Amino acid sequence: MRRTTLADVADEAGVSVALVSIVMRGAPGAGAATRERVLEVARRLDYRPDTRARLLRSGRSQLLGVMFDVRHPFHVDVLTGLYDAAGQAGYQLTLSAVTPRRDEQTAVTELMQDRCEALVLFSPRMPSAALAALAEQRPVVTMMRAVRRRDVDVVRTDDALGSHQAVDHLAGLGHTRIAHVDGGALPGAAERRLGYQQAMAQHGLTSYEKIVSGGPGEEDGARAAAVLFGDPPTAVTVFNDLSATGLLDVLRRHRVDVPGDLSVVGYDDSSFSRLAHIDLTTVAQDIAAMAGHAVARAVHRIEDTPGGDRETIVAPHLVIRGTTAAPPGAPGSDPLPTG
Amino acid sequence: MRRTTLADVADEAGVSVALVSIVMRGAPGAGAATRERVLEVARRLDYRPDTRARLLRSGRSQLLGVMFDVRHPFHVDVLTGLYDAAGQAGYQLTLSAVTPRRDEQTAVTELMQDRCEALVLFSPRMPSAALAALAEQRPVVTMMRAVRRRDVDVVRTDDALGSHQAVDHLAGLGHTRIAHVDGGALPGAAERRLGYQQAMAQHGLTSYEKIVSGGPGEEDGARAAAVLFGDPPTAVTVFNDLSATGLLDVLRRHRVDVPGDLSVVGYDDSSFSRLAHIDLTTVAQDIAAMAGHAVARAVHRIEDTPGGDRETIVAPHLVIRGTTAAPPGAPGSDPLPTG
DNA sequence: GTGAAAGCGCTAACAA
DNA sequence: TTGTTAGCGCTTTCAC
Repeated sequence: MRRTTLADVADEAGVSVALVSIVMRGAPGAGAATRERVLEVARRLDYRPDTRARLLRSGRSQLLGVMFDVRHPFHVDVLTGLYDAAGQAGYQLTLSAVTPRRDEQTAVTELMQDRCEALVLFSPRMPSAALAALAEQRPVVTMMRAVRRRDVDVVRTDDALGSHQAVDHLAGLGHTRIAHVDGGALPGAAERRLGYQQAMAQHGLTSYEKIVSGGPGEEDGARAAAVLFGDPPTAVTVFNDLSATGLLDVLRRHRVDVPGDLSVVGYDDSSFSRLAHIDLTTVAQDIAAMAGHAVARAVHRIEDTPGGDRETIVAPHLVIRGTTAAPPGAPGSDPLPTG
Repeated sequence: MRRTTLADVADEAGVSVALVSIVMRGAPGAGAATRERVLEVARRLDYRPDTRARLLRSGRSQLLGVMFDVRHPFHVDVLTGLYDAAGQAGYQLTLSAVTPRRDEQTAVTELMQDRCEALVLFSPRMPSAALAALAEQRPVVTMMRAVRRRDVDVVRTDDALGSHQAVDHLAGLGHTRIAHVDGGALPGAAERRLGYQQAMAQHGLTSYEKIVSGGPGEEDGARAAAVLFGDPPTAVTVFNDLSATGLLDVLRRHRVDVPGDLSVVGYDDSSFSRLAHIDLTTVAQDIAAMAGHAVARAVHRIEDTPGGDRETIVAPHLVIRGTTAAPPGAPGSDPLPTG
């Protein structure tokens, strides 16, 4: 029980394979009547073109290779947007995952073997020299990772702006004692820290500026909470949502009312931050826009169109949920005394 | 700047393409010296075999097509296990995602076009007739979904056993008033409900048996919590983790102490259930085992080996965290009075 | 508008 | 052990 091939359709329709090929691709050069008849036969025979054979001959694959990390929920969200954008641009995606036992090298090699026309890498951790080496072979677009290489395109969020928005929100609520739990040397951490500092300055709050060292995990947030207890602020912006939940947990265990006594803002709008139980105010990245830009840049390079910016920086926006409110004692802001 | 091909390597090494092919595949039929020389040249020229051309000719792709849903964190976890298992079996994976705007039909069609040798589908929602139709074209293994079709292989968790374990744990702690918030008509819900009933019977608790209708989301758990308030049990087993957190949230808002007043067990061991903030006792599926069996079954069908079970049912295990404890008033089990 | 022929990079018979 | 030949399913000249 062989598969249906172009030749089968050609035989059945009584035309040449070349003609069927033309029709199937929607290429010009076939009579309307023939076209219809071929299409009908193809449908009846349930013919599916063999992508591989097609691209073997044409040299093109119309394939965008995507490397993502299964451990990062955010990556999976971006995948959704990327499928949309790629579809609209007429490209297919081939996915290659990074897992605890499958490194970036392996993932990228597979993509190369699949003859993708461009690589879209989600926050790659490999050195930028490695990225540049890849870029010599194929167009490379990195997402959520800044790279200073002429040949590597970048699509990322304006993390400084995100932190800035968080502080603006808090300051607007009346907070002045706003601390920041940072992400150390992690990608994006420096920017988020900077955005915090800039916003504090802009609100004339430089004198309070307080940065506690944190990290990407719950433990980091929990540790930071302990440090904050020494001289509690009324609000904290945290490097990411996971760290923020770690902090929240310690807070609630110590019966610190959130947001009554302390407001908390996370970063990433991770799916769990939406849980009623966590209900975290957080900074959301504009996934659809990022995906759109990434595909646009990849196609841009593939088709060798001149112009356009190598780096695209997308603005995030704040998602206000239940962990932020006016500071304690603010006029008209007290919740009913809990008792 | 063309890619390096077999012919290039052959020229450079002064042998025929066929021989290079043999060497590259590690197939028998080449002298040790030649082999070494060819390998050396290939390495120097950075030769990468073209997978597509290879399989176009050989008719085999050594490819397992995987359909997963980006919205389901559990699916992503299983992916990790599947990569491991496939690698060991000498197969590659091609991934095709289901997203809010990309349905199962699209995902599967792409897999078919990629000429995968078998399809591994993560909890497909399509009717079993559709599954059977697919199975006529390629071996199909469904995971986390029971299907009664001779041609469709199934790898799933023993959900009845999972529920049973949850009840055993609770009963062992001294609970007698144990309720179950179910998943309605969702896949797996009937089994989990049954496991609860069987376990209750086994512990002589049939008289208390109490099933509240729920669902897969947080809202469902929250709604169920309201119902439970009428005649509170001392413990609840919930259809899944998400629903359990919805329930937990309502409980804590109403100052019901968990696990002091009420113990809660979820199902799935979702990544968020691990968060210190949620710290949910839950039933975990054995991902590595499931992945291993899925690949084994797929390969089994591909290579047309006779024997083996069409359906593989894997035992889950309970992960005990912070939402379960002895019932209120149980000897020696009271926490310090919270005051 | 349509068909014949060549060949993409590779593997599989077979011959040498 | 090695090379020759044919051809996987398709696209692409280039004739007709």
